[in-house]
Amino acid sequence: MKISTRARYGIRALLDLALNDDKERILLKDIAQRQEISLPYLEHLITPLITKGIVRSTRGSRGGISLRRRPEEIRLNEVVEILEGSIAPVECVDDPKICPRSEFCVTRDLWDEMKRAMN
Amino acid sequence: MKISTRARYGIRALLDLALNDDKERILLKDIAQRQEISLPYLEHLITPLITKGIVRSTRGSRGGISLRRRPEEIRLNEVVEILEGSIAPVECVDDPKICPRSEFCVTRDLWDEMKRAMN
DNA sequence: ACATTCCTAACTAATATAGTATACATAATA
DNA sequence: TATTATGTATACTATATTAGTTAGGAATGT
Repeated sequence: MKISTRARYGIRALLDLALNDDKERILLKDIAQRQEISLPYLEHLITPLITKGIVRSTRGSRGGISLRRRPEEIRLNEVVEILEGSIAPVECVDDPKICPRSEFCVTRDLWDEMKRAMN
Repeated sequence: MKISTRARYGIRALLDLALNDDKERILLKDIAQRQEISLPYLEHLITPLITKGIVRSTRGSRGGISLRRRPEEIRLNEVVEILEGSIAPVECVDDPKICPRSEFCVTRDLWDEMKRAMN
């Protein structure tokens, strides 16, 4: 039940952005340095956050990134889902069809409850 | 954040035991068949549940397994911890020393809250 | 003695994750 | 328009984890 470093790093990066809210744009390079994440890896995992509308970016010289919404409007379960897929502890919670036991499976309710608690 | 099949199978097995509470002993073989888990794999994962006192076993002919406590006294977080280790989404929640950032890490509180919700 | 059942350890294969390498695209500005 | 500073995208590799098998051992009842 561990969360991936991908999601951990992503959330750290967002938090870094939130804390530096005053500046217009933040450089990936600086986040990488402050958060001790390799720049190529950070670039790698920030991409989906940009395409999904969590982060705004401008390229080129004097470019950088910033949050698209106010920090309090960003739900972390959304971020985790973007970075590592559904937070559901088992797949059948999101899609009962993938398991022939779903209909009569008594444990499934449990996992569903767990997903809600995590969210 | 997926749960391992190890833990899923283990919980299914325990539930099977709970539902067949009336019988004295249940055969691993039968659980394996009902739950569609390979017998060697089930034997494999039931072992820690025996040594940790969740399940009682007797070997040999007319042997079998049964729950040591009443079903309602078995907490599933305990079972998950036995089968796949701590339920904490990051290791630093259980042991801050493993990460030099723990002291000033703002995300750590989040993971701690998550662990509590999951439990 | 033998059949039946749980127990243990070692191994293998498959999958997922972390991280790097390489090349490209865009924007500011000299 | 060339240069520089950024972000964007794809493909690859190494490592770790997980799932599952194999093979045999130990205890118990008949």
